[in-house]
Amino acid sequence: MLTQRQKKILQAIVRQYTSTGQPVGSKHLVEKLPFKVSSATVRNEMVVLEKNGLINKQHSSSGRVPSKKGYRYYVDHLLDPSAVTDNDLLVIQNSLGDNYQKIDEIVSHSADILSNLTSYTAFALKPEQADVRLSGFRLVPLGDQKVIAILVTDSGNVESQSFTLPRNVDTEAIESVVRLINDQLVGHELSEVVKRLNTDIPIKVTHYLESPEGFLDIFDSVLKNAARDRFYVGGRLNLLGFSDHQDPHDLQTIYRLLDQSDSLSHLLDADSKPDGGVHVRIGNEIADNQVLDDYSLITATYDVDQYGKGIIAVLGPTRMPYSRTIGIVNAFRQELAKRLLGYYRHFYDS
Amino acid sequence: MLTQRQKKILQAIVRQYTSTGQPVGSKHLVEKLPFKVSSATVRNEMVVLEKNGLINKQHSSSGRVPSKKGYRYYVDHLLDPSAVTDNDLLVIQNSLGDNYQKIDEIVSHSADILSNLTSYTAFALKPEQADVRLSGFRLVPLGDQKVIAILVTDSGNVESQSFTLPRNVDTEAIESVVRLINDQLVGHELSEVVKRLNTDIPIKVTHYLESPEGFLDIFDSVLKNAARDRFYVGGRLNLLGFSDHQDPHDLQTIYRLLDQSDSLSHLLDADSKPDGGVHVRIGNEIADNQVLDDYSLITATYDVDQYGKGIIAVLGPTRMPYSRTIGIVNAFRQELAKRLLGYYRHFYDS
DNA sequence: GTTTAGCACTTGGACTATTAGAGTGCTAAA
DNA sequence: TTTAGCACTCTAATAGTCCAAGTGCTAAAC
Repeated sequence: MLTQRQKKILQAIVRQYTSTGQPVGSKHLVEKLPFKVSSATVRNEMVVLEKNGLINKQHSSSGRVPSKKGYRYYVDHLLDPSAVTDNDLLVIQNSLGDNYQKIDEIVSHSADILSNLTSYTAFALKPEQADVRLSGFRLVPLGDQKVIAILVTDSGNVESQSFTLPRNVDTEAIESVVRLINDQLVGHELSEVVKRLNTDIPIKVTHYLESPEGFLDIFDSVLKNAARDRFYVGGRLNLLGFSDHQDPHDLQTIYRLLDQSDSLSHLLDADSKPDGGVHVRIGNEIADNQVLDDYSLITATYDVDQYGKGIIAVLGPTRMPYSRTIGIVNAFRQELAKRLLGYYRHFYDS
Repeated sequence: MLTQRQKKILQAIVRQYTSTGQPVGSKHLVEKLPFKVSSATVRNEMVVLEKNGLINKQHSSSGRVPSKKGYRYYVDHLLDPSAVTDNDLLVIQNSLGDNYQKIDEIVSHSADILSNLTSYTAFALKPEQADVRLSGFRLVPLGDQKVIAILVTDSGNVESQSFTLPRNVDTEAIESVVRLINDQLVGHELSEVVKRLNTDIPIKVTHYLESPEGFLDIFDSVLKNAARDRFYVGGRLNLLGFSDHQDPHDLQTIYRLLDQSDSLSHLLDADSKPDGGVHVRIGNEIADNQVLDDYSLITATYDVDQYGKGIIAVLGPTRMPYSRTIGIVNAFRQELAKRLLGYYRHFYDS
């Protein structure tokens, strides 16, 4: 257990280090402390903090740097709760416009705003209902053997894809198959639909089409698109600015990670804990992956009532101003929930 | 004018430097030359080359490095035309699969293959007819006030976007407007359509809708998507590996460039000269832009007969093995043209 | 018992020499 | 025209010096 004074000192070390990036020494630290002690006293206390593994030295006579554990302690116990400035708050409230056509636009814009505010990389995932169901599938012929396949879910998601029919297909047969799909699959959860697409559906389709593979492939691909969590990433390039390290190989690995939406959603889902607050994962807490050791991930869920919960997140350097970043994410989460609730009501319940 | 020997020496300098990245000195160079001379002779010749601005010294007693002009001379006169290896050729012929559903898939895959082969960043733009015309516009209602707008061009491009209608709109009025658009605009070039969308069309639409802006915005946005050159970029991340420089700010600038498809198409269009061969732009020849000074851009058009011409390109470091890269791009260009011709015939003329 | 002043000790960074190696340019001979 | 030889230049690496910043410890002060 730390004394009050030790806490203050740890707090000051983290603040100082996250703002300057330089290891902090006892002499300079005394000026930043809210009480008056000598540098020698600070040194004594720092020995205790170091014994507890909260701070490190880079070498025997350098200033101290917070360890991962130190950051964690800071985040858990020493944050400044009033960190979000009036200015940040204003930006958050004003930068979300008010004439979006689709939920996805708002969510995607959110990722951009969040990355601009923090100058880190930001993510946004739109609210997700637990059981999304298929509510319709259509094929609209466009002439020239082109058709567009349209799939609608009851969450309002629309997914479409155009393709060209092979020569000599029987258009009536195709229509029958579309009718079959609607009869058999509408109203079922997407996961269920995917399952049946591999079991009984192909058999039934052979009544109408000799080789159903091509057709079902198309349905399947549109379906997969509709079912996929759609992550929006803002400020990808900001990762380049963290200047430290910058091992190009690691960077490539991280960027590859960002492009695999499945592995990304794994990362963010991990702690969407029930209380819905803001969560911070530091260094290796983010993933087993080595390459993220010097990064921290701040995630938050936002709750849009019956329309489900979404996730926003910010990925920045371990050495980040946590109070501010967390404050921003938290404020943004609330604002986004409010806005989205309005849009959902507007789109669905008017 | 250079003597034969000077050419060989320049060629050897470029080859050596592009493969090792180290300035090349006279002593080492004699071993690489196809004739036997002393290092002193080479030094004398190098003075001539330097006078001609083809090679540089980094400082008064360092080896020589090709200048931009030297690379240019090399590319124009000293390439090894038989550079593409059997292995590369095999990869090119085999990596393009043969069950694509859409032209865009092939083109996008091409960018990936090309970037893998060269380990640089690659671009692919699909064939473009000179005058793409609007061939149809539809609104398909999906229930729940959702509609999907579908736009088809005579080049077979299909663009769709779903959105939610505001409350209380007159669906018949909307249908009238769609009919109006089809009557008035189908068969015209897209550029013409865009123009008229800002002149006489809005006036006509007000006959049916009181405030046409919202609706026309949607049509406009789908139209813009359809009209846009769609670049595919492969191996974005490979830019990170060029190790030199690596100024994060420049990198950000370049990546931002890659994301603006309009500025990118400017870059590539610039020299799609009629003869359709492979073109090399070195350093500041690529653009006025400073940041691309250390890069070379290799572009090539590929010709799919009446279906138009497309572009492929590779962006790598100025210090690249030109013979191989050019050979690959050239071979790929021919293969892609052949494949695409097959697909176009299959899709449109069967 | 805390706190502090004082001091010896450690370390990295900045600066300076020094040296070895690679390369050039020039000259004079082949 | 080519080449051997040599003086000269510059970089990169290494080692030495010095300084500033920081620590740990001890003994005195509070």
